Amino acid sequence: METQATKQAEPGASKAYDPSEIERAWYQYWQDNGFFRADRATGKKPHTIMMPPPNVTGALHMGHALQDTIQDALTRIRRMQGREALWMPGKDHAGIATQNVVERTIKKQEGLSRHDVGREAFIDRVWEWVDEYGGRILQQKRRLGDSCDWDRERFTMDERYVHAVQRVFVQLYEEGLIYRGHYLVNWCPVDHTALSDEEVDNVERDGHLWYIKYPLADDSGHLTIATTRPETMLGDTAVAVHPDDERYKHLIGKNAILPLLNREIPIIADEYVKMEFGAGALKITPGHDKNDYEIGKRHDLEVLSVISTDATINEEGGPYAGLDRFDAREKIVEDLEALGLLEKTEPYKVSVPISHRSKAVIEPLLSRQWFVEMKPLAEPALEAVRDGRIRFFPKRWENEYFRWLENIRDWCISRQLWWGHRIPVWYYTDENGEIDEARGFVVSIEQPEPGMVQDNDVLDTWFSSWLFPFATLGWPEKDDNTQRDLDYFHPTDVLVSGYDILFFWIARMIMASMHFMGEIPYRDIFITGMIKDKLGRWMSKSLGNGIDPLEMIEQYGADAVRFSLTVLCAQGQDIKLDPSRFEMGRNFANKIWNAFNVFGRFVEPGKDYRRRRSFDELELVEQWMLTRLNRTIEAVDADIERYRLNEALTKIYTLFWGDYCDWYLELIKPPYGETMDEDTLALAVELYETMVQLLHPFMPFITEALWHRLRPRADGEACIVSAWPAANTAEANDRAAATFSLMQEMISGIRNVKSRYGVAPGKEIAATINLPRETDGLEAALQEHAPYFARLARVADLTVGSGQPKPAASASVVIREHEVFVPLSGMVDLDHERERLSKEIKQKEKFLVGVQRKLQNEQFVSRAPAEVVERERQKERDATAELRRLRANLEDLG
RNA sequence: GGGCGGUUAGCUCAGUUGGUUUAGAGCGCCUGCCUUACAAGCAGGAGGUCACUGGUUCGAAUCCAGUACCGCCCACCA
Repeated sequence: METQATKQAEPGASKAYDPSEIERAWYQYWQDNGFFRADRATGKKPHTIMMPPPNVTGALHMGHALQDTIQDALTRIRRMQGREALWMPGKDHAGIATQNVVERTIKKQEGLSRHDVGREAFIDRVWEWVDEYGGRILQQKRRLGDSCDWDRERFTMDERYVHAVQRVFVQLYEEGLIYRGHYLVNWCPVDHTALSDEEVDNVERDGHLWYIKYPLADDSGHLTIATTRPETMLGDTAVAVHPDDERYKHLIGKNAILPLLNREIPIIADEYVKMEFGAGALKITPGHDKNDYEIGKRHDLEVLSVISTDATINEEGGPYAGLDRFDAREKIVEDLEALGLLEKTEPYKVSVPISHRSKAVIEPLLSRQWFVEMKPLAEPALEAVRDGRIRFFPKRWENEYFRWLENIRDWCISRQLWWGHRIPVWYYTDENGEIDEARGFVVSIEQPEPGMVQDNDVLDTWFSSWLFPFATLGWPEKDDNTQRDLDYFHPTDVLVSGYDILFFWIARMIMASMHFMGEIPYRDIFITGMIKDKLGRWMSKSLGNGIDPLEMIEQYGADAVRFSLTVLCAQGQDIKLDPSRFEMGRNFANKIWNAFNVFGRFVEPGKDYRRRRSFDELELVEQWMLTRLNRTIEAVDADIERYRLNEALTKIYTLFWGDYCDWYLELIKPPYGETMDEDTLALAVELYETMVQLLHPFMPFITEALWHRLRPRADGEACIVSAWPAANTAEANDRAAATFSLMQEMISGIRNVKSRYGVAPGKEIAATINLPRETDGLEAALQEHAPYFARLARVADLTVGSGQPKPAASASVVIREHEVFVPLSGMVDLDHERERLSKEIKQKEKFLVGVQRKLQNEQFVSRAPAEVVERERQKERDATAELRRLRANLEDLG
């Protein structure tokens, strides 16, 4: 195949791994071979992940990169494990966000507002925009290596999806769970729409508490109220005091005069009023405050709206009409002061409601909107988590979930926007074509009868996304194909998302699936931490502290970005990210790439190297390496089941770099000019191949490229669809591994000595290993593996035996009960050696005392598990032997 | 006002059911190496009373209680 040449670009001129070509070519290869497609016809056990659909307006950010990396790793692991793995991609129409973007574009290019353009034409323009730019983010995701089934890509405004949304609305209405109501809602004066409670953030700000005198109608004095929002007094319809308040009891039932407007308003008693707060009297503005609204209902007060949808004072505000609410506030305070009615002003921390999206201050406004009654939906969703059908990772997010659902309030779903799912409600019209509210409405997907007009409003974006897990699979279509797909892939297996949309999306999806499908949407929920900048701040455009994943991919490679993100993603902790963190991934990719060359240069093209030796016939280092590999696979599998991908990947990293490269490859590497024998080569290939597979879900590009360099592969025989390595415990020998580990310690000790005395690492030296006694097999093993010492510590002359005397003028290394002597004629610094040995003895003594104290404690010996006690005994024996050796060596120095 | 998370090496962070942890990694630092896989590297090294106080336990970075600081979420006190 032609691309093979580019895909297999040799390191050549540069020794460093260059990801750019490889990443592009191999993504193409996967796509061309249809490896991302999931098909129920295979009959395999399915594994489904629904991608949280990014906004069509969005550009790829680090949060996507992190979550996609995790989702892709999980998808690739399951695919390799033989599951029919579906990762379903999609995009969200994102009502307000998209409308704003297109609005701004038109304003900039043509100077027109959306009202100038007109609703229908505007929506056409949004569609044009979506067609042109809306898919960008999904293109960007391909750069990350996302192995989604792109053929199934869905958009929340697709025809079928729209149908699902309407169907849901109608059903909920028919069930009595959707109603139309006239209530105080969160109004955003910038976006000119109602919002749900979840879309409002409460922000604490410095404000004031103004004490205002309200004269009594009978001229007998005044009552002082305290408020943080004086402009709302224009809408006051009462003043409330506590019924038990001795100061004001006599005033209850009388009237006060509302200053500035000189309206008479009643003085009422309500237990809501806190006597000790402010002056003990509360102005009541049912039209602009939720609490006041409730009080107003109790006392049957008039609800006056004095602020209009653009946040200016309306005609009810008399002289203040037309002023912005904040200008009106200033003016009112000034006027009150001039009238002598401002008693005092105190600085005060106020909680200001802010639109999540526009950041504008929310105004509670009386408005007719559509609501979903949530309590009946919440119950089954709570139950599904309570009884463990759905599990949170980490578990602590359950609490947040419970708390929200247990206190859930009705959901305002209508939005006064143009872009979105039009509400399937129809109104009668009068002879002028105007909506005739008095005749009621009909809830229906289709126009019920000619002349009826559809509700102008659209639905909250989340009212479509909460259907994502099943609407994307074709619900509510009933044809055979769709139904079977839905049955096969739903419920999905795991949802990967950040905690920022726990309420917006995750909880609501569970409610929707429980209600409409009668089953959970997913078994597990993996909540990731959020990506912050290196100072721990949210990344934002305004701060300019964002890190662009595409730039990072450009600079470090997608595999590197994925590697670093995965390793950094621990247990739902937020990640403070700095671009330098990607160096870790880049360096590792480079290491992987270069390690191949150690044996790869001996691979004859087209030859398939297979191991012929059984485990027992292998070299010690090979047995050790296989043991390490199989033990690691076991641990990695366990980590994956608990979604501890960072731990799994760290283990593979250590295995590859710390074991395979640093020890195994160093030992099997043939001397200069020689070649590698076929048996050695076969195992090197096998080990490397297995690690390539283990790494593939995390670093798919480089591993796929190397996979094809390792062996001749049949068409379609790709790493991405290869079988996930099984831990072969039959090929693990912990005793052999321990023997090798001892040699590692000895070699490190010798290297240490050489380094300490400034002996060049390459200089050949002699060494003597003194064993405390005839240790069965160990002496022979060490003698047999003298080449290991030669290779790794340049020990040209190794003597091994029990009772070996310490050669003259030698430095010593004590490892447990064993001694290693390194003769260094004329170079040994006795003072230095003494100092070092003393220090080591001190450390060891301290340790031994600790161990002995434990063992002398009868409680410990009797209560601790036998194996733990035995382990301590072993520690004591080792430490004692080591101390004896160390002391002897010190004495020997005189 | 409630709830949750964090506090471990100079920096950024891992650390699973309490015991093979004499607490690890990456970066940074010190020493020596361009040793034909890799200087994006190799070898060696320094560096930590695991925030603080108490408790449980034979045994605590890990469990419990409290304290301090940092961060987040929720809540109608004007």
